[in-house]
Parts: sequence; structure tokens; C-alpha cells
Amino acid sequence: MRQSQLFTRTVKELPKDETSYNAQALIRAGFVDKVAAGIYSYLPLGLKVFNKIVGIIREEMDAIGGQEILMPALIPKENWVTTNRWDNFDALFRLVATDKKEYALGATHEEVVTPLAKKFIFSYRELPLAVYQIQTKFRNEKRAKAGLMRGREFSMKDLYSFHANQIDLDRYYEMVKEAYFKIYTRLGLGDQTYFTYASGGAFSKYSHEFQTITATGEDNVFICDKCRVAVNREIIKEQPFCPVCGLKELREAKAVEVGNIFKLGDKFSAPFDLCYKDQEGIDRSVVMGCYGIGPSRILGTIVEVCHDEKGIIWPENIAPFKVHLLSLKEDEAADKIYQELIKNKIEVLYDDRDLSAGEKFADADLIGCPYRVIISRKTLAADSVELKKRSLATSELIKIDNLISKLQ
RNA sequence: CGGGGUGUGGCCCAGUUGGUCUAAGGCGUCUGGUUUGGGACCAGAAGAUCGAGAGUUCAAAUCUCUCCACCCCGACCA
Repeated sequence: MRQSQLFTRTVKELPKDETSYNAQALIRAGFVDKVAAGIYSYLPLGLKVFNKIVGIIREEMDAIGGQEILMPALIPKENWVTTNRWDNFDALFRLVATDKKEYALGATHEEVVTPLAKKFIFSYRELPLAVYQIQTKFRNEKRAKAGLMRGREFSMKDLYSFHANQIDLDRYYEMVKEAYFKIYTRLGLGDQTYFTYASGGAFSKYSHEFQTITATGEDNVFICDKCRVAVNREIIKEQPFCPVCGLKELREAKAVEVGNIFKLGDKFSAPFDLCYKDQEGIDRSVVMGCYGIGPSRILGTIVEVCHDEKGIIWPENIAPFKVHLLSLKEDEAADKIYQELIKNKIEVLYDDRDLSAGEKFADADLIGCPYRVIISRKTLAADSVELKKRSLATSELIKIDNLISKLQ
């Protein structure tokens, strides 16, 4: 992508009214645009990152047998009435159409997936089963805040699993847990993300969260460094202790919830009467689990975790481009290298704009591609380019002929 | 939802004891020129119903009322 053609540009001034780092950086760098409180547009750079996050999540869901579907955002009132949530779900966006029919925008999809499963699950032979979707959720949060961290419209991967019994749910639950760790590791959040014991909310008496440690997090957790697990402060009665080893000396930290997994049991299969026939021909309730990850919140979290005073430092797996190629008044040579990178399928943002070096450096630091390649009179005099990792302070001169192999 | 704060060209903002505001400056944009390894410089230009509505007044960005939006703290958060 030639930067001269890019839809967005960076801005120098911090956006007014945004104090969270992720909102400031993503808006300044042109990744997102705020439409209203908690409602954002994804611009070319931001959408590239978003799609990569979603791609990683999709691969790991497929790997544990999840089958991708897409359910509607517009959900009829009756579905919510069945589970008593039409009146009891505060954050539901309810709406009345001109023909007086009532709907709610999907805040979660148990009310759709359970009746859906009822159409295909009849026998123990069809279990277990897992379907997931990556979709936009709508929740009328009392207070949207912190950029992408808590929006009214946000993206969510929600996986739902269906089992013949609790034992099989427990088995699959562990598989999902492992898959989630793989996801966070691939997203570059592995080191600071903890499996966390939390309250079950309206679904069940307990649940597990994945919490990423960052100062801007909304949650407080107590970490056991020995077991690499955490406990959410919300379930602590008197003194915190590690639920795995019992240790009482735990480290307190701010964290953001980047995933949540629940054992639903028959909370939803019961009201929708989702049953199967077992080997004896007896009707039994399907046992369900649900598992969520918010790609939009993940995007904001990564920016909170991965940045310095100059801008974002994208983990390589999700960077909008692998390489930011800067031409310092040497467009002819830079054009050639740009074509060479494209030919070798290396994602490159090419700063071909007629701007001063300082501006190009500042933009490259702000946008945060993992590798910066500079072509100038100085480097060409040595048949070289300057290669610098965004995460490091040092740079090196390397021969143009060696650039591709160095980047592959 | 309770408390606090803020709304002025595309962006950041000055001005708010009513009067010389015909609204200043910076960024960005456009034109011309000089520059080119860390957000360069000179000259010129375009661009504003001062969040919206109502009111007070000879006179409102400035005062009053109502409403709206956004941010922060708290509560809530399936």
C-alpha cells in the first residue's frame, strides 16, 4: 500500500475528550474513527488489524471442532421472552418496528443458538457439537468508556457447545481453555494474560475469565505467580488465596477481561426444551457451554499493552503491515524495493509521500509496523537500506540484495 | 443512573466581569518559493449558523432557561 493513497492520515494533536491510550493512539494514527460514545468505525489500518485478530481466533476455534455460523443481529422479542430476559436484561437495545413488531439487537445469542440447535439435535449420536460466530453485539452500557475497551457496539466471537452430560462439557471446556491460551499467545498477549476465577453472573455459580494485566483495566485481580492463575476481586470474601495451591501471598493488579467461559448447564436448554434421546431412548436435557472473546476489545487491549511514548508497537502476527518502507527522497530505488517486497508477499506500507524525514519517522513510530526500512542517499551509497525493528532502539544497514531473505 | 467537567473552521484551542469579535493563534488544506536523516521555513489564500432552541438587552461566543452531545469518577456490567 502506498501511503500517499491511504484513506487516512495521522494527526499531531491528541483527540479532545479521549484520555485512554488506546483511543488516543488509534484515532491519531487513523485506525478508527469515533462516531458516538462507544461506537467506532474501523478504517483501513484498523480493519486490517481487526481482521488478523479475527483470523487467529477463527483458526483456533476451527481447530477444536467449532463450526462457524452467523446469526442475526435483529432478534424477535419472543426469543427473549422465553428466557425472561426481555424485561431483565438492562443493556438490551429494544426496538419497535413501524408495524409494531418488537425486536432486540443481539447482546448475546443463547436465545438464537438454542432454538437453532433444537432443529438439528435429537439423539445422543449428534453430540457433542459446537458452533460459533464472529459478530457485532449491541449492549446499551450505562457508561461506554476507554475507547474500544467498553463499547455499545462491539465485536464478539461467541462459541456455544452442546453435550450429552456434564462430564463431556467439562472435557470440552478444558479444550476451549487451551485454545484460548493459544489465541492470546498468538496475539502477543500470552505473557500478561491469566486464567482467572470469577463469579458466574446470571448464568451459573462460577465462571472463568481471561484477564490481561494492564493499568487501564477495569477489573482488579489477585495473581498467584506460582500457579500462573488469578482471582477476580469480585469473588473474594475476606482474604484472597490461590484456588489452585492455597497460597495467600498474592499480587494485586489491574486487568482487562479479554475472554470469559461459562458452563451453562441447562440454563438455556431447559426453557427452550432442548433435549436428546439417550441410548435407552430417554429424553435428557442438552448440557451447554458458552465461550466469548471480543476482538474489538482485544484490539484496544493490545494497544494498551504494546506501545511506547512514540506510538503503537504491533505484535508481528496482527500488525497492519509487516514493513513500513520509508523513501527519503530516493523514490526510484524505493519503488523497486517496494515492488520486490510485494512480489515476495511481504506486507508493506510504502511511505512515498513528499514529506520531511522527521514526519515520516514520527508516523512510522505512531503506526507501529514491526519493521522500518529506510532508503536514503546515505544507505544507497552502500547499496543498502536501514532496517530497524519497532521494538528495538538499534538499527542496522543491510545490503539491498539481502533484505528479502532477512524479512522472510 | 448519581456526581464533576467540556462544547468556538476538518483537528487542537484563545476569547466568556455583554460593546473595538467584522471571532485571534497553531495544525492541516490550497498557491508560489526555499528546504530534506527526527513532526523545516517564507509569502499569500480558502475555510466559523461560536453544540441546539428560546429568552433578556440598544448590543450576546459572553447573561438566563430548556435541551443535546462528549469526557472523567462512582454504581452497573450475562
